[in-house]
Amino acid sequence: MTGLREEKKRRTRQALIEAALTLFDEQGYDGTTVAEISARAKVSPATFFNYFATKEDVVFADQHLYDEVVDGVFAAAKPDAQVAELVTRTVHALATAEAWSFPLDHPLTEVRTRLLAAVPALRAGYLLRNAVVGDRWAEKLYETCKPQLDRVEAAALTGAVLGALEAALRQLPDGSSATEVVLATVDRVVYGFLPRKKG
Amino acid sequence: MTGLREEKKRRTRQALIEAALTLFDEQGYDGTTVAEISARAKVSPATFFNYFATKEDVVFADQHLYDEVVDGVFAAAKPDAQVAELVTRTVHALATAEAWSFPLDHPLTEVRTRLLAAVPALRAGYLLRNAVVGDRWAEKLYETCKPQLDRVEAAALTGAVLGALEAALRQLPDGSSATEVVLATVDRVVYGFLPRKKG
DNA sequence: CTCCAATCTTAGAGACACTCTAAGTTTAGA
DNA sequence: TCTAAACTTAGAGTGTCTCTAAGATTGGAG
Repeated sequence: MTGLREEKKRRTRQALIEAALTLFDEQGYDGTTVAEISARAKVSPATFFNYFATKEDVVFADQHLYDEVVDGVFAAAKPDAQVAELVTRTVHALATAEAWSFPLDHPLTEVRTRLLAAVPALRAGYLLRNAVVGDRWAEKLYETCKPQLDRVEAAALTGAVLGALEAALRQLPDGSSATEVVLATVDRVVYGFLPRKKG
Repeated sequence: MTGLREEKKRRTRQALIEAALTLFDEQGYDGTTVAEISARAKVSPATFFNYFATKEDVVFADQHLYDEVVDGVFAAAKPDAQVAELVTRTVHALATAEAWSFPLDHPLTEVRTRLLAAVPALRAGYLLRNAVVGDRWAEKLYETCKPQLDRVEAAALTGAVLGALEAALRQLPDGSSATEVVLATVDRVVYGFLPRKKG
């Protein structure tokens, strides 16, 4: 059944990710070639591209799982769910899923975070994947909460939440709690950064 | 003394942008080579890279002017300016500056918009440039309004505004007013998508 | 007008990401 | 053990982008 084949593939994939991140950390992203990565993982360059469509993709290895996380939240949602609750729930699910090939305290997780912030091409890739998840999220939110918002509002809301989180977490001072910043940021986006003036 | 030299450069640059967008429209972005673009503009491929660092850059020709737009808004701001006013002013300035090599009703402007939405690599480039402008905007906003918000809040706010606008304008139904959507979206981000519950 | 110097353009060589095809190897299951 | 499918690989080729050195054009000084 779940044979030796699957296991071997899993290990090759993991080896490629580890090799890539280690080398990116040591030599920089641009300073590392796919040939070097595959050599370190003991496979041919052609094999690298069997596992990852682009050199960039190895940094976003499990990103596609975020789609499933969003789908999961809305599949479990009651039909009369409120917007605020669904938004909070989705953010929480995305944040805790942390669909990534390493545990949160793994050293390479920190390397990856550093790379995403430092290498423009990778930040762009991150933003794009974020935006695509946002598109899907907006669609689900609209379908689930039709009477409460229209399509444009749903897109604006999800775009605002993701945009705010990316920017806020980038500014996160060392030692402060990411969880707290996430919660406060979502709250501000949903309910406003400033009190509405009366009138 | 704005000599013949400057003028010639300006025309070469413009020719490259027009050639690129026309070909992208006809053959697709990936289906067009730099060799084809430069051939149509009657220069060598090497010259293309004298004007634009990457093939992608030709689509974002005047993007760097957005920085100056942001700087301009904050240079003109009174020291006691309010957050909401500065945000609105900046969005307005960015929207109307529309720092682009063609007038708004030029056919290639529409081509460019279509490309940005359709080609993932270009959407990623757009999001990155947006985010970088957002970083600068957040910094200025924080410096100008220190008592009113901290660094993380400023970043979250600008990130939210830009993220919301990108997502909302993507969903814009044909024939509806972009200006109205922009204004409504900014208002929602600043003052909240939902009314705050009492308590 | 002529020549010099700075600037701009270009050819050419080369690195690297990525694609495709065809061939070789390994594994699952009969 | 044999076969079919899945996986890996070499090799050739395309296109972006870099770098260097050489050729062309222009602005200014004599």
